[in-house]
Amino acid sequence: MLHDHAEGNPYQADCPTRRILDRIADKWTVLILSIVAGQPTRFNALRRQVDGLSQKVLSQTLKSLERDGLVTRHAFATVPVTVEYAITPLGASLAETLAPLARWASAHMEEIASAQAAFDQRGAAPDKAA
Amino acid sequence: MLHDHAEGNPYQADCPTRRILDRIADKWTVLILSIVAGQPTRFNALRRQVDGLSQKVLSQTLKSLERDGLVTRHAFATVPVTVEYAITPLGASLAETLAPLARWASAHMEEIASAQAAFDQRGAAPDKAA
DNA sequence: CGCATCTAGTTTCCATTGGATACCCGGTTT
DNA sequence: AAACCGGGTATCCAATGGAAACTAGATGCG
Repeated sequence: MLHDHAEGNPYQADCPTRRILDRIADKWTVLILSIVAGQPTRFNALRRQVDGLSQKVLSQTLKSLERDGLVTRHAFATVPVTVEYAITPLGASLAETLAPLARWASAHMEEIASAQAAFDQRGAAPDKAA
Repeated sequence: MLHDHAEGNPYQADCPTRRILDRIADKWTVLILSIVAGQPTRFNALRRQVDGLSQKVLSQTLKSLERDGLVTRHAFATVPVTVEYAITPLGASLAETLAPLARWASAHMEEIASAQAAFDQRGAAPDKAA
């Protein structure tokens, strides 16, 4: 079970895979990437589509995604300058990897809800195991 | 493109899938779940294996995972009480879904690193698009 | 003319979160 | 009795996240 560091061991804080995990294990990344993977999208369009996403965090997240080479930023010198974010091949491959996650969440949300309900009913007397 | 809410639309803040996404899109969840999926693991064993994980956050995360029905907590009345966390079937199915993510990170870490390097070199003069 | 409006952000402020550290409890070894 | 395990909780402080205000260039509208 010992991973070789050269192939990336995310359990070590200094491993590159760990840094990548920190990046992509983020709800906004998942949501934004999956939208942009569908079609190039403008800043405010993203903001309107993703409920609860603030401008600040959207801006930060897009900047990170661009830096990581997952999306591209393209500014058009239109009337009020419009900026379009598009997926890169690298980003598309990540989006494909992430998609099953959304499907899993969708498929199992009721199971989780009932697990939570059961847990909460047990209150704080869950295990008196020998 | 309009998702029906009944089937879960994570773009809406109040959708159950969104809450699930918030939970599982977390680096600690990914790391812990993948360890526990391998074999039942004790509290301090987890802490030692996952570099940078504090007791507080481990405890919190495990509690959430247990509440969500993804792991089980089993306390043995041994010498100093030992507590073992094990994966549930639900957790195992999530772990399987998450595994490709770790593989993706491992496979693409160099691409990302070079994208970052390129971005940083461009400095702050990336796009003068017409 | 001048204010409102559109775009894409940045800045400010405050609440929540996360990490480090210390402590607790029961039991055991020395 | 003191130090030491295992599995936490409590506390303190720094970093993060969200809400909302502000910037800035250009255009429409009255």
